[in-house]
Amino acid sequence: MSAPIDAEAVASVRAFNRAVTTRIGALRDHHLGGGRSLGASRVLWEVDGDGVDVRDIRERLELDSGYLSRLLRSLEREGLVTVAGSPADPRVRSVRPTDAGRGERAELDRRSDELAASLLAPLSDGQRLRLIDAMDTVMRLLDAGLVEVESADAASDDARRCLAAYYDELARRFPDGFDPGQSLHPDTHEFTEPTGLFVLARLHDRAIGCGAVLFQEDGRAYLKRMWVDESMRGTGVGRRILDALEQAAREHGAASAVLETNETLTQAIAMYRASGYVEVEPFNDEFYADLWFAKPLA
Amino acid sequence: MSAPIDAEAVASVRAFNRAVTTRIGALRDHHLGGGRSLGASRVLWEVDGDGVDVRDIRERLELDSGYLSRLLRSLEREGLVTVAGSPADPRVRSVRPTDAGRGERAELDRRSDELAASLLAPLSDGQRLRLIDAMDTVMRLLDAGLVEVESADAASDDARRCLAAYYDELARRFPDGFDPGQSLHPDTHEFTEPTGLFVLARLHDRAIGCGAVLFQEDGRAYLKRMWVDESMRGTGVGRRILDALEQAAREHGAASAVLETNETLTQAIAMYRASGYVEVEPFNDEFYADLWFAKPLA
DNA sequence: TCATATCGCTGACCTTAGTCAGGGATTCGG
DNA sequence: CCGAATCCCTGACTAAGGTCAGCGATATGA
Repeated sequence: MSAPIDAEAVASVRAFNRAVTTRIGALRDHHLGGGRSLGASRVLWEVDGDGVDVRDIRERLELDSGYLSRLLRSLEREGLVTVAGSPADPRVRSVRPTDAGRGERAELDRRSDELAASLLAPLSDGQRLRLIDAMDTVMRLLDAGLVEVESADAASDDARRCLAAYYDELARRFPDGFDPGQSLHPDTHEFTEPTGLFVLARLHDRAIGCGAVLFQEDGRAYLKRMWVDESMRGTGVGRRILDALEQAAREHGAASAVLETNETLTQAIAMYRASGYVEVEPFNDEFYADLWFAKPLA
Repeated sequence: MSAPIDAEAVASVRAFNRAVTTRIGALRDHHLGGGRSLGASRVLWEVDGDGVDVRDIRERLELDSGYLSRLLRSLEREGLVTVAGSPADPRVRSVRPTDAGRGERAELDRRSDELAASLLAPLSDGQRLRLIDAMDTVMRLLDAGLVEVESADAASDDARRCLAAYYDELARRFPDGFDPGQSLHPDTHEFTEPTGLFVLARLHDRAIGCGAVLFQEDGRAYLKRMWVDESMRGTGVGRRILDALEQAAREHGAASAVLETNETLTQAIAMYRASGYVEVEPFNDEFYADLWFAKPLA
């Protein structure tokens, strides 16, 4: 997967880091903030609408309890927030913005927009589109490097969310919709050891993809429920899920992997073919399948 | 040129800023430095080979005189640099790295490479190429917004450098080479008010493009010597130089702009056509021209 | 030669960012 | 109801980053 890294590529990345941190970083720190310290601004930013628990802020910004406490005091002194014990548990304290605090947040927002706009302003329409497209690619690929694929409980909340998103997407993409009840193996409890496996792809602790495999007694590993969040497609997450499932199948002594799919899922089909899957005769009567694939496992 | 800015575009840029400053910035600050403070590392980085004047470091890093002095003392205490009065003017002090200092710089370099490599490491070869390409696009377009086009003395050093680069490129691209002496108007003094104008495009005070115009008595403005540095092509700099020359021509009452070019300069020709230039009969006997263009000025 | 400017240094001072050890109030589990 | 845990706060402390006024040494221009 990862060949040795070209020195020229490293130099390009370094140039990018330098350019971006000076250009954007310098702007951000001095443009934003506006008199307030960066720490206080960051905290103010987290305090929205209906009140936020102090511990949530602490966790999100990874701040020391004492440090955060002091930042809150300074925001209180400025009249931007109020801190009060939560009604449910008075140990937990809840921070709410005052009207002035809401105004300051809006101002922060405005300045952030202004900064972004100042980068776009000198460009033509075509250049703006190209810039945004390239920024999107950079973000997605930087994220791609942080995705972790690992086995998980198919009944967990994260897994459920992924499967729901998967079914939802099938319902949207299939011409006649999708009903999980009509599909084979609709029950998730089969995807656990030793009969099967369920894997989740995570990015920043958010589940953004899943896949399952059933180790059949005939020596074939039956792959199901492969899905990747729209925002992360094209970054190799699907491939990594596939690899993880195949690896597990190998370890369980499976001689081949099989799967079926629907012809509307063109990206998935392309990935299967690129991974060495070849079309075979239908091996089951999955209601939603048009194509059946198999691949020998080394 | 710059239409009102789409709110969605602004949101994309903001997302990029956030993603990049957290992902790269966080890595940089804690990865780099390595025990030393960031400030001291930055200074050490500026101290190369043959000694650097303190005031140059101060200017490049925009540091306070007192602050820099203290950072230098701490580097001296660590045995990484020596500071001595410059022989020419003992008020000016010059900083040189010791052997240990050179070693530390190499170490800094290594860590910087490592950081860049760590972003590339988890990616496949294809993804790496895409990432680097997108990073390059982002850098170039961010830079494009900072380019300034302004009139300049055609005899200045910057102008000379641009023209030299221009001739050099023509010599490389034309099948039979290029000799400025054989070309019309090889003398630069004509490109000054009131008979003409010379403009330079600058990025971070570096000249990266030029263009000239001659206001002819027949009411035509004759454009010459348009060039943009290779690294900035495709970012609209050429178009801006063209606009500046045309605008000056209009202000001098010119009814049309004319220019000739060589068919090997395909990018330039495409830009002329896109700007409203149409091919006309040869209006001079420029030795190196294959194509003659004209455009009415509003 | 003398006033003026330049250059870097030092001392004094400030804010920001962050860490750590308690401590009071409260909840929770048994 | 007791002990343990939780939550936030305060006080004490440190390092980094940065600003400012003034000083001594030197150069430069009139």
